[in-house]
Order: sequence, then structure tokens, then C-alpha cells
Amino acid sequence: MPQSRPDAPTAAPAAPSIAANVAVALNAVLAVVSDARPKALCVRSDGGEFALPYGPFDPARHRTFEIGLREWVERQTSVSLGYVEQLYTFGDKGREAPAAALDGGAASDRIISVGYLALAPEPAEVLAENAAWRDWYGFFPWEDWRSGEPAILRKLIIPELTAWAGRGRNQQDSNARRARLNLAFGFDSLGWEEERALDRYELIYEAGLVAEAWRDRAAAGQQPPAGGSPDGAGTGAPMISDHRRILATAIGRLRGKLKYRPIIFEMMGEEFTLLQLQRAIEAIVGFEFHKQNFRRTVQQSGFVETTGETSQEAGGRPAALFRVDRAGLRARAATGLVIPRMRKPSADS
Amino acid sequence: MPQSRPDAPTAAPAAPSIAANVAVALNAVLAVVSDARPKALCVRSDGGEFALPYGPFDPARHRTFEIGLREWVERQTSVSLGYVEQLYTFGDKGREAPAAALDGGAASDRIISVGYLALAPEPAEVLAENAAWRDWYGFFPWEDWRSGEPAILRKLIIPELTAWAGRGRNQQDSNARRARLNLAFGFDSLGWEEERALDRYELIYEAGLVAEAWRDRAAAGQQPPAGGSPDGAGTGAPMISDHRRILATAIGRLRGKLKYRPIIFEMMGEEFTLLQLQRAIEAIVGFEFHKQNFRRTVQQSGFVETTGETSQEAGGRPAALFRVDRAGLRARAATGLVIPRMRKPSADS
DNA sequence: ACTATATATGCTCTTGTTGAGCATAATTAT
DNA sequence: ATAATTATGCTCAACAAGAGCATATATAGT
Repeated sequence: MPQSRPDAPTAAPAAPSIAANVAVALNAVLAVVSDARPKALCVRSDGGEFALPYGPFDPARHRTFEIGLREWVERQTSVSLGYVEQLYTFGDKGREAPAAALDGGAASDRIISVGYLALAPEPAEVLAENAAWRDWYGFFPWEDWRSGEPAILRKLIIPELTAWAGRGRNQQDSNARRARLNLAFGFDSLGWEEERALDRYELIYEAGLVAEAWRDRAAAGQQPPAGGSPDGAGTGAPMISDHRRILATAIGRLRGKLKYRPIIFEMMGEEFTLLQLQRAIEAIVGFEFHKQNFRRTVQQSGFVETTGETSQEAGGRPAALFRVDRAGLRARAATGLVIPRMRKPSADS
Repeated sequence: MPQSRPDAPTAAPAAPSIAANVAVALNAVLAVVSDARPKALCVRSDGGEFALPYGPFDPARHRTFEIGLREWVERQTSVSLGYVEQLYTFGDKGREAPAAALDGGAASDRIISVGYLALAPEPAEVLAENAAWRDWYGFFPWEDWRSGEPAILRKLIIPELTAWAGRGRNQQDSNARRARLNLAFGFDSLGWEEERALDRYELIYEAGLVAEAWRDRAAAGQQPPAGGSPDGAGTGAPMISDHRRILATAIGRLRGKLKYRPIIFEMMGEEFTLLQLQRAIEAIVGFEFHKQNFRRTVQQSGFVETTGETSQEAGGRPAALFRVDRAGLRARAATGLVIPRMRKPSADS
């Protein structure tokens, strides 16, 4: 890094007298799909609240973040991480407030956390008794459109958000809020974009519709939100700190990435039927596909090859079993499994 | 964050006895396009090496990373940041080695850096005399395909990388290397994917083709690379620490994002012709488009509206001037300006 | 055995998008 | 004027994507 005279007038590379008073936590969103449900590994604090598993980053022992992450995840959960990807680094003041005591009081001025997304083909058995795989739609009920538009949206969220937009500081502010709503929820011509999970959560949070919003404002000594209710009834289970935001980030990232990288196969077992593959993707993105078109897409993709065997688990005509075509995967890692979206909610699927 | 008894046997939420011995730097890749060249703001150290501008993150003063970032960038460069996006957090051991002294010796066990990408419509005048806007292809000559395949690729990089792949520890390792090469450089059927700038840089680094690779191995007391040369002749200007990696990350991210978000307009002035818009995108992605198709796409996109005026800067038939259609942008922020790629290098463009 | 039901799979049809190129228009430089 | 340069309109063919019909092969129940 650049050095500069301490008194350089407007020197661009200001000497960073970086104070070493920041602590780093590594958060993991460990995602799997099982029973056609997307799940994340969660732990419960003594207080009974949900949290994402995490561990400390120790610069003395870990050469890289990822090494640190793998170490404690494997130690704690018996899950050996395969695919791992850095999500985002969360550093806002106040985010660690609920956990301040953790640190021994004030050993650090800030706890930042580096969030990671990890994918696994199946929910490994978890050693810790306070950890479990949980359907992530339990935290984001409005994100699951597989059986049509979630009732909570039209019944509660949209009206509350619309009211919240009207409560802007001024006309401009209100308009800005409305623009954000349109984008995130696809009111106008544009439809619901599944990968905007974080935008949606943030709006819902700002409008005071989740328990965290009330908790955080109280902790900061601020007024309670004008909308919503302290327990965030109907808007999913709360999580500790900003973990629900991290989870929303992970969901959005995963949903988006499916479109241009074939990472779904990091979440599939050795053999699978095309319907199982379809259900897995549907679980993640939160809506259903046109079955025949989905098959067409997958079979043309070159990502899978038939094993020659069939499975009759589903209780209908036996389905051909497929496996990942490793060569095809490598050759085409450039593209994702394009999702044949349906325009109208079909009776088929 | 979860609390747990310190002696919980395999408690998933291991109490993070987070040691506060990490320092955080905020790195910015400030990107603009001018004169049909993509540029990033760079500073020169006293040693004459290039670096990205950066500043310390001070948890006592900055509520968020972004606030900290905006503060020192604006103070140092007179540039007021508009669009800002977090890129990645770099925390590998050794990355800060060349700057170790900076920290006052050993005030911290690790300097991690949070990289940001910021976009501006034009290269603001820079106050500091050691800072300047630099064409980013000066650091990545192999990334600019606007006049066809860069000579350095076929002449040096591909042969060296191929040789490097052959030097794997064993057959498996070599094959893995080849797979990475195929993916990053699009050898097989798949073509060159412009957004894989980071993958390409990392391979080139690992193969010892850039000066940083030699420098870093020497600093770590390791053997010099088997390929390349200590000065990385032909493979672009080196940068301090891992800044070139950060820049590659920014380029890749920006290139990728253009496809699905209309952020190109964060880099355009008030009024522009369609050709100027095209040249700006081409500068960033590093290859040229079919002109007529580009116009068709842009005009159908709803992102721009004509001002009714024309410009004759280009010395041909006057071009209609356009401006951003703010309403259209908001309504369609969901999609990017899809790039009409050319299959064969056309004489037209 | 026959029927209802469920899943799997093949195929077609229509529509919209995209890559490419031809042709024409309106300027400036020589 | 003439050439060169840039802008713009328009057409075409190939292909991808959304929908739905039809058929195949199971299981469960009567």
C-alpha cells in the first residue's frame, strides 16, 4: 500500500493509521434442499432465538477467511463444506449490539462479520443439540410463491408498506420509497424478481414489520416504528442481530446465481430424477416451472446424463435417473440452468 | 449473536472469543469512462508503484463502511461518490505484507480490506498530485478485445499458461488446471466471458506471469515461479499488495452487472449519443458490438429518451442526443442493457 | 382384470429475441 | 463535387422460450 508523508496536503493515499480495534466474525449460511424445502442450518441461543452459526476469525491461526470458516463449521456440525462463496461483509454500527457482551464488554470497537454462503447436497446430521436445519421460508414467508402469491403479502405486507411509503418525510421521500417498493415487489409492469430477497427484507424491516426493527430501535433508544407490531406477527421468525438480513442476502445471491452458474448441482445427490431437480430449484427460487419445458432445458443443457436406471419413488410412471455430467459441467460452467419461467400460473406444472 | 456456555461440548454457536486485533482498510475502485477508455483512479506510492486509493476504517468515527469510504474519498479526490457497491473482503495472510510497516509494525495481526466499486460519469479533477486516472487495460492488456484478440494472449499468456498447467503436481492437478484455463479463457466451445477477469488474473498470477507473483513469493521466502519473468514483461503494470486483484474483481463485477442492471447510466453524462453510450460499454466489457443491433436494443429498452437535439462532434451525420429516462430506469431497473454480442468480428461495428 | 389417478415423456405450435447485413441519410474533409 | 464518416431504417433467418396436447407406465383400489 502507498506510503505518503504524514503532512501531505491532499495526498490521495492518506497514510492509514489503521487502529486495530475491530473483531471479525465469520457467518455461514449453510444451505440444502430436502423434502422439497430449502433449509439453512440454524442454531438457537439460550434465549431461544434463532441465529446463523458463526465462529470467530483468528488471524493468528487462519491464513484465510475460508480456512477459518471451514474449520469451525466442520468442527461444530460434522458437515464438510464443499461449495463456499463469500457473500458480503456487514459492518454497520449497532449490528452487534445485542451481542455486545460476547466480546467481553468492549475489547473491540466494532464486530464486523463476513458472511459466507455454503451449499451441500443434503442436510448432514448435526452434532450440536441446539442446531437444526430450518426451512428458510419460516423466516421469509412472503418469498415462497410455489402455491401462488403468499396470503401475507396482500393481506399485510403490501398495505403496510404502502402506508409506510406515504409516511415519508416529504413528497420526495415518499416517492423514493414507492420507487423502491415497485422495484422490490414488482408492482408495475415488471414482475416479481426472486433474487431481490434482500431489497424486500430491508423494506419490510424499515417499515417496522419484523420484530427485529422494534428490537433494534428500542436498543438504540429510538421511537418504535409507526407501522407493524413488536412481535412482527405473520412476517416470519426473528433472528438475532442482523442474521436475518444475512440470510436474505444468501437467498438472493443463490437465486441470482442459479441463473448463470450451474451451482444447483452442488445441492443434488449422486443420482436424481428430473422432477427432483426441478423441485430443488423451485424450492430455492420460490416458484414453479412448466415441467415439460424444464425437462427440455435441462436435457439440452449438457449438465446431466442418464444413468439408464429408473426410480419409482414418486408413485407414477418410473422416472429416468440422471447424474451430473462432470465434463459437461466443466465445459459449460459459464451458463446456469436457465429457468423456464411461466407467464401464467398453470394448472400443469 | 447467540450466547452459549463457554464449555458447551459441541455447541454450534461457539462463543466467539473474538480477538480485536484486525485492522480494516477500505479500498475503492473508482471507475469512469472517458475518451472511450475505461479508467480507474490510481495513486503512486513514493516507490513509484501504483495503488488503489484507500483509507482506514475507523469504527469510532464511521457508522458504516460506506460512510467511511465516502468521507476519505471526497476529502482526497474532490470526487463525490454516487453509485457505490461493496465488492469483496480480502483477508488472506500475506496480502498486506508489502505494507506491513504502515501499521506501525505490528499493531494488528492482520489488515483486511473491504473493496468497493464506485462509478462516476466523468473523471473528476484530482487534487492530489500523486493521483491520476489510468486506463485499466494498462494493468490488464489481455482484457481488451476491441481491436481483436490481444497479441499478448497468443504470443505469451496462452503458451505460458499451458506450460504451467503441464507442471501440475500430478496428472489430476494438471487436469484441474486445464479445466480452470478452459473456463477462464474459453478455449473449448465456450467463448471468452468478459466477466471472468478475476479468474484470468488469478491464473496468470499463479503461473508467475505478473511481477506481483515474483515479489510475493520472494517476500514469503518461497521459490520463484517456474514460468514468467520477475518484471512480468508484457502482462501489464504491477500494483502494490493485492490491488491488482481488487481491480480485477471490480472489472469483473462491473462487466457482469452491466448485463442485468442498467448501471451504465451511472457512468454517462447528462446527454449522450447512442454511439457514445455504445463506446462506453465497449470500453468496459472490452469488445465491440453490432451498431445497429445495439441501437435497437437501447431504444427498445426504455432507459433513454431523445432530447430532440443533435450532436455533430463525431464529424459525420449529426447524431440524435439522448438522455436517461429516469422513469424508465426506475421501472426497469430489473434488467440491464443486454449486450448484442457479435458472433464474428464484423467489419461494421 | 379394470379403473382411477399420478407421474413421466414426446412433440408441436406460436411468438419473440437476436445476430447479421443491406440500404439510405446527413454531415465534414479534400 | 467527391470521398469519407457517422447515423439510422429496415429486413431476414435462426433460434429460444412459453404453452399445451397426447401418450406411456406406474400404483392403489374395486
